[in-house]
Amino acid sequence: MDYLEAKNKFISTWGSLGSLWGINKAMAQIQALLFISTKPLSMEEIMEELKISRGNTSMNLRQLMDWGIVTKTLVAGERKEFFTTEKDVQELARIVAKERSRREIKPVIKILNEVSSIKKDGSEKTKELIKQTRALHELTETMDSMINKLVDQKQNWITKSVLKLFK
Amino acid sequence: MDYLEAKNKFISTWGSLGSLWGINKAMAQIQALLFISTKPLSMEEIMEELKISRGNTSMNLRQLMDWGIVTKTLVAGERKEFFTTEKDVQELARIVAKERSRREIKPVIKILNEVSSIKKDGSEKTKELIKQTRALHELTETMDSMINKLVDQKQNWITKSVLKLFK
DNA sequence: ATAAACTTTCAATAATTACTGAAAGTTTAA
DNA sequence: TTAAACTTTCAGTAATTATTGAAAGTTTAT
Repeated sequence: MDYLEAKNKFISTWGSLGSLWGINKAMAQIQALLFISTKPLSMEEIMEELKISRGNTSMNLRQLMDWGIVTKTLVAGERKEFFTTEKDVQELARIVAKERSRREIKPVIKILNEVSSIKKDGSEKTKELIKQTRALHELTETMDSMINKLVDQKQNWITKSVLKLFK
Repeated sequence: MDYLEAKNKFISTWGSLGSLWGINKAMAQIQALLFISTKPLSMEEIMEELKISRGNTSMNLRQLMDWGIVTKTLVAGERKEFFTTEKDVQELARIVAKERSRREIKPVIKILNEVSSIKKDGSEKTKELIKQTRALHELTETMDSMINKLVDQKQNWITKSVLKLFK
């Protein structure tokens, strides 16, 4: 496998994996391209590499910037804008986890809390609804807080502290 | 908020959350319905409650069974099939984590490994591709194994062992 | 001020994904 | 063995989501 083949494989795999971490294909592919690039890329270069339209590139770059994963960079002597992505995977994971928590998990926790707080009416069904949504609420909240705490650790928590727990 | 309202809110919220854990809306809604039901439900009842077609119900129940989340139950004296879902949230989380690992994460790890193993050709770009995909490979593998180990713990690991690490 | 260089927006369209319903298939009871 | 009760399959259609491309918007240089 040569460079070009490997690059394409990486970009398309990471692209189709996008759904796993909650973003669309083009967005994931742009991030992948920037992630292995040795220099900032212009919109033109991104369009060219991925064969996508100007509009699509613009919209997805904007979303990546909203996520805080991609930033505009000025290149000396150039008028147009250039883009770079966070290169440290640890930091990348931290950002993604935080954003997903904020965007998706937190709102669900809120609703589970509301639903699990309806008042008892003595019926079996109501009791079950309360019991099960409460259990889900607890699980979701615990996992969310765990993930947030994990990714907050600046040092290499993964290989150091946590793994040995499960040796 | 009364029972009916709470039930509907729960089902629709859980349904739209489906994407977060990688399944479609109808699938998630069926699971939600079974999750708060006090008794096994027939296909007829599920169709009726969620206002979805027979075909859709059948296909999604099948998928839920493939995931190992839903099982057929025999009800005495009844000819038709009834369905139940795993009721323990902890066990549910375990199943989902394992399945997603198997279906989505493992294949990606394999590809990252392949890509990061291309041989150096001295160029800057190749060096960067290898470096970055290797970093991603390590992160993905570590997280995957962590999750699998976490969910393998039978006891209530979450609230007990792990959280206090991050106090 | 103006025009070239560049970016964003968004209505139209394409691609993807989900859903329906009826026909085909299966199981059970008599 | 047959027919009623039930489930599955799948071609067609609907709904959703992603993408294009050109017009409108913005910035910079002169």
